[in-house]
Amino acid sequence: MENKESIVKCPECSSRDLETDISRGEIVCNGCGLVIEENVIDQSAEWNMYSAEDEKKARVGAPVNMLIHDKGLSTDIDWQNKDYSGKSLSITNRSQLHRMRKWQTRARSSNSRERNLQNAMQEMSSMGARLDIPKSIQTEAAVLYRKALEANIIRGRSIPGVAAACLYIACELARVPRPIADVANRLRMSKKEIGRTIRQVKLKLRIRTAPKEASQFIGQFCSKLQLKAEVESSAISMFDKVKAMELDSGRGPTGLAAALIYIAALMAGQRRTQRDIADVSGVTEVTIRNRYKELASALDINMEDYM
DNA sequence: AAGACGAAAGTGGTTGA
DNA sequence: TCAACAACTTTCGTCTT
Repeated sequence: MENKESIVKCPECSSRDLETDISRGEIVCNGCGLVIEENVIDQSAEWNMYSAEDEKKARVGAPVNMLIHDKGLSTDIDWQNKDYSGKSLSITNRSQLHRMRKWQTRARSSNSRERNLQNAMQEMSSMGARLDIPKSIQTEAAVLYRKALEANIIRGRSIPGVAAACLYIACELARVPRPIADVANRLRMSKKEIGRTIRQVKLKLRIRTAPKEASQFIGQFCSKLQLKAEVESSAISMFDKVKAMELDSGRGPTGLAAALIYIAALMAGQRRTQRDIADVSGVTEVTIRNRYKELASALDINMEDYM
């Protein structure tokens, strides 16, 4: 870390007796107990997991909760001038504590960046809940947000916008992509805005994601539509054929998944309306129609046989 | 009445000169 | 940089179940 050399003595009491506590990720002054530097994690092992070749690199340092703005590493100092047994403290101890508190608040949210993070982390966990995104992916999204903040991407954009984009990208990276339209709907944001922010964040952070395939959406759509596993597997096997015939090229994966499900559900006698499928897949009924007509004729399926 | 249909015009992103 | 382009959306009147 850059201040490994710069910090040689305690800024508060000038003691040179500093101790690095790796397990907690802190540098602590043995003279006055001041936490000088939090989040001391070996950055020489810094990895970038957003490029494919770095995916396997190990993580170093204490477990860190990225959803808390200070990563959960800070310690709290009580505001009362009492010690742990409830006795009042001496004058000298009091002024010492006062200094510690002052430093603590400074270290915790001394600048706008910290305040931004605090805000964003709160926003993200509520969004994550609304989108039913698992905690592990939320955590990755939080890592992305930090990077976005450090890369000055937030300036000129809204915190919720970037937070939503990070959640979306984290899902993509975890190979469980969500339709943008669905994310936008649930967060009451415009598709246009979210899409634009996602593109910009990816560009600036140099994140490249593999092109999405319809098969990645079939499972989630089927379960939202309460369709049996049988329908899901038949949709998947139809997708394999479609892919082999290259009928998927240039087509939006969500629309394709939606159409395949429409067909598969119909054939299994579990009909769903185009409207219902459109709702969960984030495409319009028109697209489902265009797609399923096209697919049915290519796959030699007579839809009328199942109506 | 609900669902499906398809024409026509509009939108935003990609591509290629 | 800009226009052409393909995919998809919006809107809406009509047909089918």
